[in-house]
Amino acid sequence: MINFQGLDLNLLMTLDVLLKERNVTRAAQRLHLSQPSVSVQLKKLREMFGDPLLLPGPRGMTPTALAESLQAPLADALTALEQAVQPAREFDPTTAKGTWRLAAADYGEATILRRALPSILRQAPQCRIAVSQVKPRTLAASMESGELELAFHTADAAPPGLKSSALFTEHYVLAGRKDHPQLQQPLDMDRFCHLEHVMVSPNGGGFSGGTDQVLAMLGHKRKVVLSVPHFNFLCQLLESSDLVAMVPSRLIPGTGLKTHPVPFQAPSFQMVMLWHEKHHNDAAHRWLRQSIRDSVKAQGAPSS
DNA sequence: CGCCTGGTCAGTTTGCGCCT
DNA sequence: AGGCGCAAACTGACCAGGCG
Repeated sequence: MINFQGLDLNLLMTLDVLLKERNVTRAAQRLHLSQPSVSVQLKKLREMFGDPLLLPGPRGMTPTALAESLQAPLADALTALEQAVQPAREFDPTTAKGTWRLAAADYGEATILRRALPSILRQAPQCRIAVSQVKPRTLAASMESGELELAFHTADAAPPGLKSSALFTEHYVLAGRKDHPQLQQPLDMDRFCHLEHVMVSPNGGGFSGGTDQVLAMLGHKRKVVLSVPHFNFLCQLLESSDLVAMVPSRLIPGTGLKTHPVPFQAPSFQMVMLWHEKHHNDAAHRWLRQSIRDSVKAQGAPSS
C-alpha cells in the first residue's frame, strides 16, 4: 500500500525524470538540483512506495518492476497535469515555426492533403510539413513516440487508442476509360462480374475487398485480374486499358475516367483524421486539425 | 588503480510562518 | 520590521562498488 503522507508533486516529477534518465546525477541536472538532493528525494520516494524503485546497476540505475509499471502512467499524468495548469496559449500561424509530421495513403494525399497543405503552408509560412506513407500496424507506436503527429485512415481499420475526427464518407463507383467498349450500356450483375477488374491492395497481393464481400452476400463473384498498391497507378491503368475498377468517387474528377452505375449497393467508407491524446490540447495541433477540416469542408462532396 | 556513479553525513544557506 | 525556529535544499567531503 502506498503511503501518500507527505506526497509532493515535485517528488513525482523527480521520479518521472529518474525513470527517464536512469541516472541520479543526470536527473539532478535536468531538475536543476544537486545530486544529493535527488538522492534524498529518491529515498523519500522509496519510503512512500515501500519499494527500492531504482537499484544501482553496472551503468546507472535499474528500475524495479513497480517502477517500470509506474513510468508510463506517471508520465501521462504529469503531462495531463501540466496541460491542465498551463494557461492556454494562442497559436499564431504567421510567426510559428516547426515541422508537422503527417501520414497518409495515396488516397488521403489526393483527396485531403493535395488541397489542404498548400493553404496551410501559405497561412504558416515558417512551418514545414513532412508526409509519409501511413503504416497502420505501427501507427499508434509512431504517434506515441512523437514520430508522427497526424494521420489519415479509413475509420473501420483505424488503430484503437487514438483520438479521431471524421472527415467525410466516401463511396465506391465503377470507373473505366470514357470509350470503354463494354461500358456503353447499363450493366447487369453478370456483365459487371465478367468485366476485368483491378483493385487496390495497400499491403500488396490482395484480390478481395469490400466490393467482393457485397457480391458474395448476393451470391456473385467478380473477375479480379490485377491488384496494385496505389490508386494513382490504378487510375493510370484504367485510362490506358479496358480494365475497370471500383474507385472511391473523389478520385474521379480530373482523370480521363467515366463512372457507371452498378447493379448493387456499392460499399462506402469513412475517412478519419487520427492523432495521439498528448497533442489533443496543443494549440498548434488544434489549428492544424481545424485547417484540414476547413479545407475538406470547402471541397465538399464530388458532383458525380 | 583510476574513473564513474550512487549514497551518506555534517555544516551552511534559504525560505517561510509565527510572534513580538 | 525584525527575531526566532523549523524544514528543505545546498555544498563539500567522503565511502563503496563496478568497470576498463
